[in-house]
Amino acid sequence: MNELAERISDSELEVMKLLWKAEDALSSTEIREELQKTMGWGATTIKTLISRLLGKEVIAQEKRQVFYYRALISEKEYNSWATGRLINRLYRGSAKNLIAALVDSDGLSAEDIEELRAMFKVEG
Amino acid sequence: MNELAERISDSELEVMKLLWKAEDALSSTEIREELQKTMGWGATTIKTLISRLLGKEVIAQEKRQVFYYRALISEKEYNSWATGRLINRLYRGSAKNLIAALVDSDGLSAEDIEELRAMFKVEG
DNA sequence: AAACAAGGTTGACAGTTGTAGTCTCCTGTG
DNA sequence: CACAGGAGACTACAACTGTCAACCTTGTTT
Repeated sequence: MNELAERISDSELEVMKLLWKAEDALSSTEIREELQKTMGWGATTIKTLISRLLGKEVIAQEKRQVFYYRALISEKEYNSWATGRLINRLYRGSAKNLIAALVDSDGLSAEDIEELRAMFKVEG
Repeated sequence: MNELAERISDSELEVMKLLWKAEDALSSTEIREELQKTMGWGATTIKTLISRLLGKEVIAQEKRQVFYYRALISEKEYNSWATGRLINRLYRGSAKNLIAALVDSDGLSAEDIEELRAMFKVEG
């Protein structure tokens, strides 16, 4: 993920999530309508977010009757970058430390633990 | 963690880390010297960060010859808050999803996996 | 007492973020 | 063809961040 792509703000992320959810590119109108409904944002706000994402080069536009937008980075890619950043910032670069903290802080249900144990069985 | 405490910026976090590492309160001088060395920041920069942290009410000062500072929130508390935020932002609120993504993206060494498996054995 | 050094306070400035108004241009409709 | 309504571009503005420089204050040194 390039430099510009790195920081996606909270609001911008909502736009990205929409694009990630869509299989295909979305028109500005589709994006606007959805986010006006779900986020309660003004139309201009949404346009601004789109511009900024274009500036950060994490989405691309293609001109049809109206502009259509699609994500240039995948959700997985971004999540992984952001998670790595957290791990570096707070867990001295160790994913294991993060997981240990999670296990330690009962953010996990019994079923979660069950499933995770299964996962580790397979992985290892 | 109160509202004000929530967002600690990257630079501010460096100050917090210092305070967390110290058992006791640190003097402004100690903080300044350390961060000048390790971060290469100017003295004013460090003072600004301290002021901002005071404003956010995540550290407190006590007057001796010189001000001494100590963290009002623990590292664990903050890490857990920040991690929860990431989980909500990116993993639909599920810590399990986060862990699964980590396992899936080989950020974990074989030893990590080993240790985690042991951890899950004990926990469950 | 005058001067100096170190700590503390204020102000600053550019870049990011949250949120939006306005102006302009295109397009479909009467 | 004139006009309304929406899409896109430009502008805005406050709060937060990353960095500091200048200035004030107070204890310490000649």
